[in-house]
Amino acid sequence: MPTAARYPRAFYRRDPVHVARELLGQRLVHVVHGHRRAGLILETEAYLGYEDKAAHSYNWKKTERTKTMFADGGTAYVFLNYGIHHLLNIVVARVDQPQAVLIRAVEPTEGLDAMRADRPKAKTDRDLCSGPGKLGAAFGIDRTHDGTDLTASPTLFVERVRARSLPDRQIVACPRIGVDYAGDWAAKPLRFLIRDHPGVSVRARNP
DNA sequence: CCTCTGATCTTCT
DNA sequence: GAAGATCAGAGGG
Repeated sequence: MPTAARYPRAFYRRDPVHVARELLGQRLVHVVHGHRRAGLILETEAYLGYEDKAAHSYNWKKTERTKTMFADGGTAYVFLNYGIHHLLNIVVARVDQPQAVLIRAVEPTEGLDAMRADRPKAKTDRDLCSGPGKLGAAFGIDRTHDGTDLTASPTLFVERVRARSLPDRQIVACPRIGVDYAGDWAAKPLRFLIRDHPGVSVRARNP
């Protein structure tokens, strides 16, 4: 049985595009009440720090909400969106370089019963985690997880299930979702998904 | 398939 | 007081 290693700090201390691509196909894990919920990451977005108009940290904006963006690579940044949804990011790069990767969709593989209980409106198992707000609920993630060190936490982390990133031909890069306000940054190909995989976020029109 | 809209609430201006 | 890195449901084609 293969050992799925957790990523070390060095993996996260890199640029967000690199990390966002390499996270595809790896496994997100949250242990809730001693029970694993897990799934393969299908869709990510890179947020590029103080220059990126779509990023919370644009223009070095550092507030009570966004301060976690300035933490070290490997830290979870969880925020409440639209008053309803908890979105999970992984901070990358170094302290005070506010860059992050948003996890947008996961194919659930473990803890399906618990996910169904926390996502009562999901009509199918594919819908459990096919969007950033959905997977936050399915995984039982909320703002108490903001600031969690994914390289050390016993309950929230990413497991490496393949040694390398997927080959380029299996990765689609396209514009990010819901950032039309970001001007020229809205069109940049900073959203990454596994080609032809059905479980990605519905809201996005997938190329 | 598509577009529109209400829900819900923290944060910052 | 307004604005969200969203979702689900309703209605129309």
